[in-house]
Amino acid sequence: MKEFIEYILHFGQLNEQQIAFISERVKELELKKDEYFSEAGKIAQQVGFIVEGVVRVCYYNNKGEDITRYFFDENQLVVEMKSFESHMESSEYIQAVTDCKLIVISKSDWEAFSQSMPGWDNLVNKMIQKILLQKLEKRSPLIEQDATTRYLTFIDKFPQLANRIPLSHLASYLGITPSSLSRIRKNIQ
Amino acid sequence: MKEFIEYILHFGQLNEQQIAFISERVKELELKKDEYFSEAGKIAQQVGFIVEGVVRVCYYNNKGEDITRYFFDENQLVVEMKSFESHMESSEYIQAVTDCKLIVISKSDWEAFSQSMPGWDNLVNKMIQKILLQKLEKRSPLIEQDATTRYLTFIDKFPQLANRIPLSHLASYLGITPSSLSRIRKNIQ
DNA sequence: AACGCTTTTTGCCAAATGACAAGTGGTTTC
DNA sequence: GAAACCACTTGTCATTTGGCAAAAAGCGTT
Repeated sequence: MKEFIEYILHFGQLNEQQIAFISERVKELELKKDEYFSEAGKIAQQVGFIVEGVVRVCYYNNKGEDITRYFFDENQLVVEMKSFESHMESSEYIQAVTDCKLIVISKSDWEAFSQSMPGWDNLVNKMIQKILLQKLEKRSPLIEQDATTRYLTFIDKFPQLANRIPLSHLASYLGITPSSLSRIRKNIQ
Repeated sequence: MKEFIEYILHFGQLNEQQIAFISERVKELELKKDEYFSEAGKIAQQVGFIVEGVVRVCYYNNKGEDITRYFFDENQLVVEMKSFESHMESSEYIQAVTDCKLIVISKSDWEAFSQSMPGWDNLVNKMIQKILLQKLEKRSPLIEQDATTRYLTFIDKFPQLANRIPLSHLASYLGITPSSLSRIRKNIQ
């Protein structure tokens, strides 16, 4: 909980009362490995904050392959952005990669915070912009480098993630086949 | 100018007076092919709106290769987001791909709009989020498909762009070499 | 320990892409 | 119009990556 409040406070000021107001409305959520936090075709109903574990954002491409777009681990916000903001059906799944502990806030509470806290909208806007910029920075190296470099860049930037993620998910994230990633790992030793 | 106001009004309401207030502060800017709108290592000083022409966002990778990240054409906003928001040096160049006509607003005017127009910040936040989401949607297919599909997806989504862009820029955008793109084009006919 | 299941590794070959160099075609410049 | 320049294409060959199948390794259950 402390981590969640700290995370929020990066994006704006809140007083004790406001922090208490938020804290009263959070719930805990445990997800077992492979369970979904949200699913494609549904409308996002909650915002999550990862206390423990790893989740991935994924979808099925037109060949039916399961493609991972992002990984998130501890102290990161998890929300199906497009669906949550626009109240439209999500096109992505959010799935637990490991057993997870999350803090969640329902969409209705989250939106009601606008009314009770004057600075909330601005804070949320900054938060969302930060998350979107981070997503862009995660994806860019995946286009502009060869497969080995992509892998090395990934383990350099997220060393704590690589060994918590099944090879198959990491391969689809990097845009290569599992066999290729396996070979790349062997060549690096 | 009309197009620029229409663009802004997609993201919020403005009255006649506010529209006039903005209109008085815009300037016109012409860029010849290959001239820069903004440069890496500098701090963004203005926001641009493309009236005519094509620009690209690009950078030099660690091999010194010129890599294109995005193309923008008519009726789109051009701003070095990260630099503009955070007042930090940009890491990217924005360059005219063709001769361009732009409408520009200085950073100081843009920021002063917050004071004179109550809804401005919220409008800008929505605008920036939309631009970031669009950037993500442009980049995603570039990771998840093979080169031929990436090219076909590009000309499908941006048919009017492909023939205004030199092959070398499009190749780096797609993450392939110019020769490969040339061959891909030949194979499709 | 043995079984079934899943994940990862490996081998083999084909296809895609890159590197480099040479050739082609068009445009500008004098 | 010749020369210089630029962008694009093509040829040749090396390297990377994919597709497929089998083997090996890991993991939970009994």
